[in-house]
Amino acid sequence: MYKEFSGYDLKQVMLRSTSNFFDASFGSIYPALKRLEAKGFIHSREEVEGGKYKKIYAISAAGKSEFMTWLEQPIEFSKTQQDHLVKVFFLGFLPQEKAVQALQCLIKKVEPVLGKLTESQSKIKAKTDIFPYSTLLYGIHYYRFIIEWIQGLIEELSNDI
Amino acid sequence: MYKEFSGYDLKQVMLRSTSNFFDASFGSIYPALKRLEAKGFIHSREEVEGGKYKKIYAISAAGKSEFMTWLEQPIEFSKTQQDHLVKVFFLGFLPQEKAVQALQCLIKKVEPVLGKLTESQSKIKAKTDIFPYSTLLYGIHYYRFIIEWIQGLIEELSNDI
DNA sequence: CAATTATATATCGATCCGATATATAGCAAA
DNA sequence: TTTGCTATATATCGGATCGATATATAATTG
Repeated sequence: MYKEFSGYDLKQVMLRSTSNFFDASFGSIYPALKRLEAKGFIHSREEVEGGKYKKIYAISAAGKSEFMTWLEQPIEFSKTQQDHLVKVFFLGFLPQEKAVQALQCLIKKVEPVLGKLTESQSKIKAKTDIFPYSTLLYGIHYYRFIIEWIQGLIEELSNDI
Repeated sequence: MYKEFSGYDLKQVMLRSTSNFFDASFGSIYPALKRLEAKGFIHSREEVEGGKYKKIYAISAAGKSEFMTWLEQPIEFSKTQQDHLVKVFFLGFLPQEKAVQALQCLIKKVEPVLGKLTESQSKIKAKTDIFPYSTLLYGIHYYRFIIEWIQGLIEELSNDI
């Protein structure tokens, strides 16, 4: 925020800070930057750094103002698509054995995501920004919750035989 | 599943059963049904019921087979966009007072969502399908977690003054 | 009897994702 | 050395989705 960045930089920053709960593809970043520039919220400067072409953006005064206006609006809340639950919903169509296997396999996919978050948590030094740190904690508890929920479901299936 | 349905019916069913974690707009349902029919996974029959035109779909043998193939694939897991965290991430740019207000306002928006889920849980009779019921429990714990997380954040902000 | 809500489908613009294309630079292995 | 891989960097395309809007009839409510 409030610094210079290219579309590529932006993606890297998101990867390191918000990818836990928010990410965007290049296919949406580059058009979005053009839209923002057309609206005057950011302005660009083209540069050739080490033979590599780069388009560097910076936020404008209008952009900062717009950001603050956006920030002061109530936090929107809408139900999030939890795609991993769709297949679980229909798991009754599979024999219990296969269903349990599928659930165990799902846990194995969630664990590394949780692992990376706990790792990045351990690397954090002092209490810097409480809000970004808080979103990290959210992620950790969220993925823990998912794993525990799946484990609970597996257990219940075993008891119900 | 395995019954007759119109696009409108489908939306109603999703609203009552999966909207907690998955929903689709009419703008995606109707084109999707056409795609599925073109692929032979469903077939349609047009009907005029009480003067109202209705296009009724039913799953085909090929569709059932495709569904089972899909179901037997590993459950995919990808990080979900949690849009409500985006603004929280930047809340440090607001004075603490306004940030706390925004968070309290967010809680007020999550509470009714949780309320509806707990209500529909209380209405459920016997243990019918464990998997759909399990996704309902997921939702209840998920929204409870969000509320508790926000409350924790508010508390921490009050202590840090 | 008028207004609103429910039933029912369709389409449009804006937007996003994933894949792909293009090009350069640096580094390591064969 | 040259081949290939990874990183840097941008752009575009097809397919899909959402939210809004349009259309039309039936049922319900005031």
